[in-house]
Amino acid sequence: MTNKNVILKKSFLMTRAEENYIKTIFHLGGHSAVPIATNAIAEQMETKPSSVTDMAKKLAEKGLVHYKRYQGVSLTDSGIKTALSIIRKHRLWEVFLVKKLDFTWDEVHEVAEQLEHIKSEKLIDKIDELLDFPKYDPHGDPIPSKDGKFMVRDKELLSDLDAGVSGVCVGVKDTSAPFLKFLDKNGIALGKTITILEKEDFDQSLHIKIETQELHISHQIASNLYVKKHD
Amino acid sequence: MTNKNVILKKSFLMTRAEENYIKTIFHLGGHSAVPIATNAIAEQMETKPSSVTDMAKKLAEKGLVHYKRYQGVSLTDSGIKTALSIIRKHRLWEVFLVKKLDFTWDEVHEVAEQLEHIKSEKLIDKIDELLDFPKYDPHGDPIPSKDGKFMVRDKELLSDLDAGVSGVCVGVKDTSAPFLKFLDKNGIALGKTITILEKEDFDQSLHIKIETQELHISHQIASNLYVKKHD
DNA sequence: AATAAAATTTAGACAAATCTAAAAATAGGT
DNA sequence: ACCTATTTTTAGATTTGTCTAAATTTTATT
Repeated sequence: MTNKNVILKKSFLMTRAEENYIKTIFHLGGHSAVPIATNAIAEQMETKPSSVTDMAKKLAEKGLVHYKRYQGVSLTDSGIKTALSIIRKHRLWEVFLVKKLDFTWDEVHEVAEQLEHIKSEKLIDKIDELLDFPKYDPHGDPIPSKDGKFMVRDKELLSDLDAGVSGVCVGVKDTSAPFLKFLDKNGIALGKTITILEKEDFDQSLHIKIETQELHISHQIASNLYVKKHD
Repeated sequence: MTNKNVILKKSFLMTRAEENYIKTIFHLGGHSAVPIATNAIAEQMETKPSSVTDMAKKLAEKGLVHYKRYQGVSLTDSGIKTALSIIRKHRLWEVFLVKKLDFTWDEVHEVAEQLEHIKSEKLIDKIDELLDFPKYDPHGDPIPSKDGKFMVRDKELLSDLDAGVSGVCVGVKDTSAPFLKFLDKNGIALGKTITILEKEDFDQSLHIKIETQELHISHQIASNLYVKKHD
């Protein structure tokens, strides 16, 4: 058996728990050289630091993470590949749920968390094909391709832009149901044009125009909306 | 909280292992009053009888099975409902894989075994709708409705019919990949008309006509094909 | 540089699901 | 009805993933 096959075999027999750790470490930035703290992982996963330590050892044994006692965790190349594969599945399933089954963007996360662990390469490739190879998920996040590459769209937080600037809404930072429902209620959606009419010095809140409608939004809202500026 | 909600809540937090036991017990006939032997369950699930005993106690505690020491296991009403819900999901996913993703009927079982455990009522109802509420899965097995009812089509094993009789192929008993691939190779598929031309006394093998083509099949093959006789 | 605070690891325990080996109950044959 | 063979259960161990509490290492502060 070749070395490559060993890695593939390993990734095939990963448990749900292992996959969730790998995914979380990736989202916390563990794909770079900077190691992620045990505590940070524990907090994100709503578990205890001691559990993270145990899992870090196991994942290190499997060659998925770099781990030195007291020094935190970062992903190996194999770990990054695994993380991207899980994220690819998660985001493709989200697109499927919205495009094919009429889920709203605040309903997809929970179900995709389950579907991302289904083991079948053919299944996810066929879903990809059915959806016509989408590049972004319903929250504007890029979908890694089969070989782990993905588009990084240049985008800025609405809260970082100045009055007068306008652009297209291309993503959300917070993907929680309450936030997404708030956006729906106020007519904010991906693809819509947003113009900053006025910026309030006192609390950083914004007067914006979204398509034809005018709206007042807090800094907190604006700092969770990604916009691509018009050229 | 009403009694009904308690049952629903319980079914929601069933583990994968519990669901697999319930499903197996149903398939072994545990929905009738006749209890299923520990050994039979163990053999079907490729596990040990002692493991079955442990799980039987747990499922009895949850009110899903009737269990008395040394007397085998049968499903309660709640257990039957649970089993039908799992089987519904399994078969709907099979239809989805074949109709929407071009899986062949020998490829669907393994993936559906995973998909059947996804927890989302909305998801499976939407899949049902997307498929236009199919009544049968790709192997001809009936799909229970949301409320647990399903069609029982009258059908007979090809091996039980006499020479001269003809009918439509409506199902397979064995759903293993090798058997299904054999059928594909020989042009046998659901919906095709089969006529028994001659029955060999010696080994019960059959000369059949399938649509326009003639074929010789063993008793073993014939005893795994369901046919609905022409009126 | 010493010490206090914070982060991390270890040690030991627990629940779920499984196993093996031994004990107990049932069923079958004469 | 008795004895044997089979089935089933119990008891105790194992693995995975988790926890708490205590010990250790790192970091921050003076």
